Amino acid sequence: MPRQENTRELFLIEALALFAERGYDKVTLTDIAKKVGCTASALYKHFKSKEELYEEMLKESISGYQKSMREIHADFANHPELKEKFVNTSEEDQIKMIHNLMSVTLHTETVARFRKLMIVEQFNRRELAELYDKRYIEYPIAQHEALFKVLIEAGKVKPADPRMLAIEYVSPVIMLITVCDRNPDFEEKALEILSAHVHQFNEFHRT
Amino acid sequence: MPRQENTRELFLIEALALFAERGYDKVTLTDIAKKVGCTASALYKHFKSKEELYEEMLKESISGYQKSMREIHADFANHPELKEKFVNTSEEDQIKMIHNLMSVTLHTETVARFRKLMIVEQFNRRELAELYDKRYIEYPIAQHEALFKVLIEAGKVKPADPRMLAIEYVSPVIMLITVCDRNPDFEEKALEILSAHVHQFNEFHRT
DNA sequence: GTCTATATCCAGATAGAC
DNA sequence: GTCTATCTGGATATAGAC
Repeated sequence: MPRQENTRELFLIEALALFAERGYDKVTLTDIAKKVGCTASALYKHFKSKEELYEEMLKESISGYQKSMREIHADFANHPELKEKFVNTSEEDQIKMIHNLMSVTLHTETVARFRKLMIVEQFNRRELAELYDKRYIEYPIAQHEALFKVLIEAGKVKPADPRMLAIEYVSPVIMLITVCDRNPDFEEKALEILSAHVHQFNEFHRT
Repeated sequence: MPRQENTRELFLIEALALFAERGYDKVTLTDIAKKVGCTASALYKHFKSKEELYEEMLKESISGYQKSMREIHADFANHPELKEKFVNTSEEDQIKMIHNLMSVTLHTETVARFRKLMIVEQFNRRELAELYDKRYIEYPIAQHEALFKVLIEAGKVKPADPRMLAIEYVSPVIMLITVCDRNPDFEEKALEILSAHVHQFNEFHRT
């Protein structure tokens, strides 16, 4: 391979892809180097060891995630008119939003890869277990809790604990994401279930 | 170690414990042998290879699971009076049952170990992904679907699709099991959430 | 910064005594 | 059936030329 500058970045990208697919131990430096288009020796000009490559890749993925979260968060904080929008959301809009969430979550390559890595490595690295919970449990629940609070105040949803509503609304989504990770063929069925879920939820909770 | 007969069994038990804790590749034959109380060489009198030990351990765990499932299933099929019992279950009973389910699921050592193994290895072995879904998604949903069907027929629960009710009732439980696997300290909080969930669910769905 | 060649290490697996 | 000693292969890591 000709001398170039972004080899380090390429190593990080291919390392994530391969570690997520097979797990840390089943990936050799030669595997990664081949994808990058050079030999394993070249790696040592950029990283002290395989372990360091892994750590750096994690750092990169984590900070990339946090950056995207800050952006989303700022979006909501700076645009209070979004509240208005949610209050008047129709059932079809709700379903569209959930289907879109599923699609992005399952099919955005870097997102899906890093999620699989977190799942596979969650018992080896506490930080990954914590991050998974923040991203895929706490954050969506907190978002929907705020949403239900607004909807109850606006008289659109029957009075109830907004946090519990959020948990009950969101947990089928979270569960079905894990099912689709295991079995991508289930996605279509999962979307049907979620449509029915939104419908039934509205049936019992909308005013 | 003195010559003995159950070494093979011991290897299977310790292999499950260690593979579940660290993953296949991070466990050496010497690690397992040490737990068993002999040397790695002894293993080769019982198994052709590390891979075969792993396969045999999986077989054992899977068939053990299927046996226990058949027993539970037979219990329900042979005792139709259980239906009656469920129809008259109080909210406190419901909560007790879910708390008990959580406790057994999280604290029965072999169950918890094998679940962690399935999670960590789900992307390497399709059979484990399928088994996980059967055991922790499909089975509990199907059980509760049957239950809600009875409850609706008995006029205890407002008319609704029993399968969707089952999914909405069960998915917070399933989600919280995964959270507690990642972070055992969360268990107390999870039980509180599930109590509130049962209460709110009854509020909106009981007649 | 990348290569080839090579050193080092360690885990899986085998041989043969007991 | 278990041990000690040993072989073997493969993966990480280094040395040194370009």
